[in-house]
Amino acid sequence: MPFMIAAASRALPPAAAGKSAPLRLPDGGSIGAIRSLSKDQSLYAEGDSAASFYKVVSGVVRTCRLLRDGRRQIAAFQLPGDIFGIEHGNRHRFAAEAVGDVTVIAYRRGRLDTPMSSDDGLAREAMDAVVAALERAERHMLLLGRKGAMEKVATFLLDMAGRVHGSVIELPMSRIDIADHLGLTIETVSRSLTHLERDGTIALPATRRTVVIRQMAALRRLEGL
Amino acid sequence: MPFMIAAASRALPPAAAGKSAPLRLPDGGSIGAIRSLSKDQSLYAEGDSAASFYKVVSGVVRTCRLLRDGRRQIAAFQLPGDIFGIEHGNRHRFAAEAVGDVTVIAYRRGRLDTPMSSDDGLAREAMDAVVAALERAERHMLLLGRKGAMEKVATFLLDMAGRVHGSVIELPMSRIDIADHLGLTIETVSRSLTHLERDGTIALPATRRTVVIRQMAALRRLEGL
DNA sequence: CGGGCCGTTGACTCTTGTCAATCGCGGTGG
DNA sequence: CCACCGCGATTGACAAGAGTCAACGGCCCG
Repeated sequence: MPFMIAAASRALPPAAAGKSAPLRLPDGGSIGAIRSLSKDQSLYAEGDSAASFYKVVSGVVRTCRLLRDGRRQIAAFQLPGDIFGIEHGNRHRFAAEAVGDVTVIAYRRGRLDTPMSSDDGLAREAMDAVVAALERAERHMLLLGRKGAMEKVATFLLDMAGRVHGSVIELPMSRIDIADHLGLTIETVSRSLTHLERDGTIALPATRRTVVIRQMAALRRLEGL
Repeated sequence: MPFMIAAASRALPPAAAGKSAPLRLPDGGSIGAIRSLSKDQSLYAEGDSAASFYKVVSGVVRTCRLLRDGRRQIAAFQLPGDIFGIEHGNRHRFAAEAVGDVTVIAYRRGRLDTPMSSDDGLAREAMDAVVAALERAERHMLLLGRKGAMEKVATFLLDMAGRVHGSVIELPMSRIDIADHLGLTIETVSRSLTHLERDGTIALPATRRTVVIRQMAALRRLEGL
């Protein structure tokens, strides 16, 4: 029962425009191929062969799962630097789609599938990514199962602020994506944001995808923990 | 930024009664210590040093996280054979508690923390466990975020039936634990079960912890996917 | 300049949570 | 062996939070 682990570069190659160009790093090892996707294009679908895993270079990727009737849960948003798509079997159990225009590096499951060489400290990064993903997943389960709408939105804003390192957040995704990530409807997300704005906790400039955090402490109180 | 990986035995030692006895496997390698816990005893709490990870020998362990005000989310139930408690940092981010009486093996984070030797195929089992946990976590997020009460309970019963390999399920946990796993209240869990019983989908013998699945197909239809 | 899409807002519905009472298994002690 | 007791589970009545449906508004793009 093999699992997918392979080397991951720590040096981020410059974003390339090519559709799927082979990539060589300074050390000469051929380790990945650049792939560019445009908004809403799918990187892989549920059930696709999991021959590669990916690292985001620029843009945002959503990994999501669907119910028969179309209900959708976005497990996570993958931001630049994030690694995702590592699978246990040989099929992807999730779909991955571009939220906006995206560039990723595709790593072949490759030579590290069976032997995990110790000096190859590179497998380390992939393992790190899986453990980090599990950590986030566990936190997110608490949010989905036990938090109310306001708490969910507050947590989301704090999370995004943390990942962007600033209190002015340029949300890369639509309200639908946010709703499907938080287990809410777009209306409830919208109402929660409006409510936070009336509180003075955040500001919502005319440009609809921007959120400015005015009172970080108030958000943290709302977070629940 | 080290992560916790160490060897895991594939041969399951016999359950021991001792509180924390050193263990030696046939091959002579000292790999873990047996630990026994009684009902509701905690194996580790959120924030505890993560010097070990664990494998369930007998009984069931719940891994859970709390909100300030006491709301609780059980991320997963660990059944015999399951490995859990592998962390990215050196602190546990979750609490782990015995659902009933439990025996686990504790593995030291140990020698495999830094060098992940390839021939040591044992690290493999731990990696497998993390990827499997992530897979379950992702499925569970879909349940928590997008399924209704009946769908949640149906999914839970199918899951338990699958792990026990039978249509007669001896639930090892209380309604509260089920509710905190599914993001519901005990009342809603109870009502859902009663409703399924009236349907003829399941039977609920007088002994309160037993569920008999009568119509697997009906449950699958309810599952949503 | 016009149209479409995304987001907001409002009115109403409905699922699920809350509060409270009762049931009944399972364990204890007489 | 039987009666009692306590806790977990069930059931009911009601409240509340979030979803649904629908209309409107305003960016953004052609």
